Amino acid sequence: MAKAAKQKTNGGPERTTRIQEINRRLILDAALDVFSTYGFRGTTIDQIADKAGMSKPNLLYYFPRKQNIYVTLLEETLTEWLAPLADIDPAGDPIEQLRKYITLKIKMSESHPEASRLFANEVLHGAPAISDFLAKHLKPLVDEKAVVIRRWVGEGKLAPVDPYHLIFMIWATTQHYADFDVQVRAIMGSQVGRPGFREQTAQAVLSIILNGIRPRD
Amino acid sequence: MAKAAKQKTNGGPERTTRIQEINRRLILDAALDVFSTYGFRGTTIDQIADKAGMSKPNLLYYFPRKQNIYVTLLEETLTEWLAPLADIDPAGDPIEQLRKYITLKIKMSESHPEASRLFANEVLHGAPAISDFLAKHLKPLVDEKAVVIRRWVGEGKLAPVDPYHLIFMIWATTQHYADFDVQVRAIMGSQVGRPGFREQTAQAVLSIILNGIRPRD
DNA sequence: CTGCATTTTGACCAACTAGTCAAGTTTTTG
DNA sequence: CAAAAACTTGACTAGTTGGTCAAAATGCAG
Repeated sequence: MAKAAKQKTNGGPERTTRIQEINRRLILDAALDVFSTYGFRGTTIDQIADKAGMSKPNLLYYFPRKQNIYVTLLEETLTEWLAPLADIDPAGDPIEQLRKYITLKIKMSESHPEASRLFANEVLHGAPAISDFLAKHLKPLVDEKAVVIRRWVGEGKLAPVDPYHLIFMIWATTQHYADFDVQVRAIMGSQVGRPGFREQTAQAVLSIILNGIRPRD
Repeated sequence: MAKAAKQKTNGGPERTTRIQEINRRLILDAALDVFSTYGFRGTTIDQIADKAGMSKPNLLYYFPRKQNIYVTLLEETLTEWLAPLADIDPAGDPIEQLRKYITLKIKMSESHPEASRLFANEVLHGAPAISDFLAKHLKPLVDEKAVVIRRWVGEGKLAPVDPYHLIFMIWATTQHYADFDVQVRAIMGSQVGRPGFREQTAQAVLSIILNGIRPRD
């Protein structure tokens, strides 16, 4: 145990240099593409390295294990993914807040489908890498918003609806267009690519859900 | 080219015997479990063979390629999965027909979550093994039912809603409980296991969707 | 420019896994 | 019951892939 400070204990560098920043980003971007398409087991380090434009050992210099890339990617993605839910304003108009939330999620689903698929794949396979994250970050946030929704229902501003199932329905519906993109395309064909398709989707989803939870008299 | 009839051209037997029926079933059941948990690449033939209680070469005697098991399983599953949609009666009451459809899909999602996950995983990864099936069987069926729904809307029996997006929403929502089971459990905890949970889910989903598409005056 | 730290890579290895094969065992059939 | 057909498996192979290593190339501080 000599000259502790500078000694690297494993493959990862300690202080971040300019090159490190660039290369880590390069790797993560490439990895998102590949992991989201082929899943964790289906992805080879060579594929990622190729796509990132570097040799495999060089990639392993930045992320000593394949797992490391994967987990880093998932946590980065999830944090960003959760933000819109946190932004639901308890003091705002219920229908308006939920409209905003749903609209945002559909936009994210269209602009970052790979992130959605990466996450879907992980959960589908039992979330081995992120069950902690779900328990520590996702659950509390959802619980918090469930209280808000329940209050809205109590105040008669929403039809009586279970907040958890409402949230699941919003997630399911919005992410469906990213996760099941191939199926959507198989059925709707060229329409999917057309400009305005996202707006049409948003319109349809919003119409059903918002009418479904609007208070009835 | 001699004694054509009895000659086997590859590993697969030609006429089905009693033993074949038993063992194919054994293999497919085991494979569904494993594939739905680990995906195609993540599954090894040994795993399936172990679970099916036979040696790997023996398994390969019935399904000469890993792919064969996978595709057989997917097509078997999909056919069964599509039946309820085909059963929607154009002459029936719209709300009643859709209630029946949604209820059935939620039931299937609960009783065969592995099948749902197997399919979700395949589509998520671009449906390489079943894009033909989607084009040849799924699309025509959906198109057919879309016409029916559109007529219902025209007759004022449903609120104006795009039939395709309605169908996607139903799929997304009902399958969510199978595909994202881990996430649902992470958030709702022990409630998920409790008796009556499926009824509660069905109630919530039906309430939102059906009210969302009920004609408004 | 000099010397040290960081970065990069070709060559390699060990583990794993889809699929083969030949030799055996069991079942069916005439 | 004998022979053929169907079934079963241990041992093996070839290809793939996660990860190592030592040496070379590059960047950088003084």
